[in-house]
Amino acid sequence: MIAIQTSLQPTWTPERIELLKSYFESGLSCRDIAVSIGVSRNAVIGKLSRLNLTRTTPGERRARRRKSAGLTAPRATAKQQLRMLQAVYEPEADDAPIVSSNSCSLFELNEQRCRWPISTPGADDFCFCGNTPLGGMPYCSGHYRLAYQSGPRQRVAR
DNA sequence: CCCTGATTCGC
DNA sequence: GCGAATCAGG
Repeated sequence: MIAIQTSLQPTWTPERIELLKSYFESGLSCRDIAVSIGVSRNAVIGKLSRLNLTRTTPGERRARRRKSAGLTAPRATAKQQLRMLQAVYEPEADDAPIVSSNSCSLFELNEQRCRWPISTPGADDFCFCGNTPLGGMPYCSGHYRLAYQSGPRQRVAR
């Protein structure tokens, strides 16, 4: 019916934008959000900027950068290794059923809760998976696969 | 040196 | 509008 878009995947679907917002509000870093959704870090940051969802106020940014000193994400060596694993992870077609019997609200989220959003953000029954996540990961093993599938457009060359 | 965030710029 | 390139700062 009516002019369907020629694009197979319009990059930013409403679902992705909602996910983006959820992750952003959950306190995940742009890189985490990027790898979770399956797009590049710049794509996430660019979209956030366009949505006016950046953490810095538009008036404070002035000419490129001046951010609050000492508010950068604490980078640990363990995290570096984890990133390598995430970046190199090859998503496979896996239809493992994921049971979220321990779903929780946004406010109940902590490091021991899978942060996979259930239902639509803003909905009355909106909640998170709540399962025990993998070490250092925001998701449980089941949602890990979902979160990290797709996204072959990583770095090409520099 | 490496990382993250934000702006700039070409498509 | 999108995202890579680039810049700025820690």
